[in-house]
Amino acid sequence: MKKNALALNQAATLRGELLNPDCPSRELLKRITSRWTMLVMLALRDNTLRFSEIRRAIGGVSERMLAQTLRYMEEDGLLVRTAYEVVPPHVEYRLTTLGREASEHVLALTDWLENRFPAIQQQRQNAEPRP
Amino acid sequence: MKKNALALNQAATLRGELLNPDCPSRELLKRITSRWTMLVMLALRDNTLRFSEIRRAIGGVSERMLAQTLRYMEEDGLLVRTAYEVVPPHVEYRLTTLGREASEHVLALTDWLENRFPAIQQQRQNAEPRP
DNA sequence: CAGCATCCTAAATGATACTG
DNA sequence: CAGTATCATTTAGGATGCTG
Repeated sequence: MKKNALALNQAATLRGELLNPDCPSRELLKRITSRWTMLVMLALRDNTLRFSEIRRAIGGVSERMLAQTLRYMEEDGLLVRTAYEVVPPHVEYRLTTLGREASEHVLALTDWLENRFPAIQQQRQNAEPRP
Repeated sequence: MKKNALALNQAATLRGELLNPDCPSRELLKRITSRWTMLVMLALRDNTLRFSEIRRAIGGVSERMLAQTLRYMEEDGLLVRTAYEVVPPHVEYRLTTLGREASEHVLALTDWLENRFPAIQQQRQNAEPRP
């Protein structure tokens, strides 16, 4: 076994099996970092919101995608859905502890991104096409 | 303006414009949290690697997607590509400071995910279908 | 209001063959 | 080795109409 391969294997062990294509955690990573899931986390971080409120908060999300996203997040235990048996229906969503933990990390990433955004934009300008 | 809307607007201001569909930072978020970009960050976090080494490190990535991912990351200033003019070609990739910063956040998220993975798995088992 | 079902388009990704 | 080009497939996403 070569030196590099050893180093890589150790790293893979330390950080679990995300670099292994067969590990189910990779699928979960996709779900948690999917476009709408991250934005729902941001919207729900400080609030309990209803379906239509979330939809308004997140510009551009369709009913279909929002409903699907919320269902997945509920399945994964990231949020709880509370339906009041009234007419018209009233349904609230709030993050669980698990969801709040995840949202902290997502928020850290998005905050960083918005801070560094100008730097990246400029980088893109300067980026010369590869020879 | 209603109370809830005000709260949402303040939050949106504080965290920039990610909840606004027209904000270019949303596009960048998609790029940074795309499946292969995150895994490349993990693979390159402690190493400078060649194209084929990255490909081996990340199970399941096709040449096409890896090449595209690396090009985007270079464009965004997340990594630098160093090509040695030899035959056969020798090209190395390493994270920039910007890329390393991003990788810290990604790593925090993936570490959390792998820690909590069992909890989420169990949650999924218990999850009863909605009435 | 809070969805679900259906149909359809667009984007992401994969497989394969080829090249400097 | 480090890619690119092309084609095929899968998946995400949107539009619309309908319902408890």
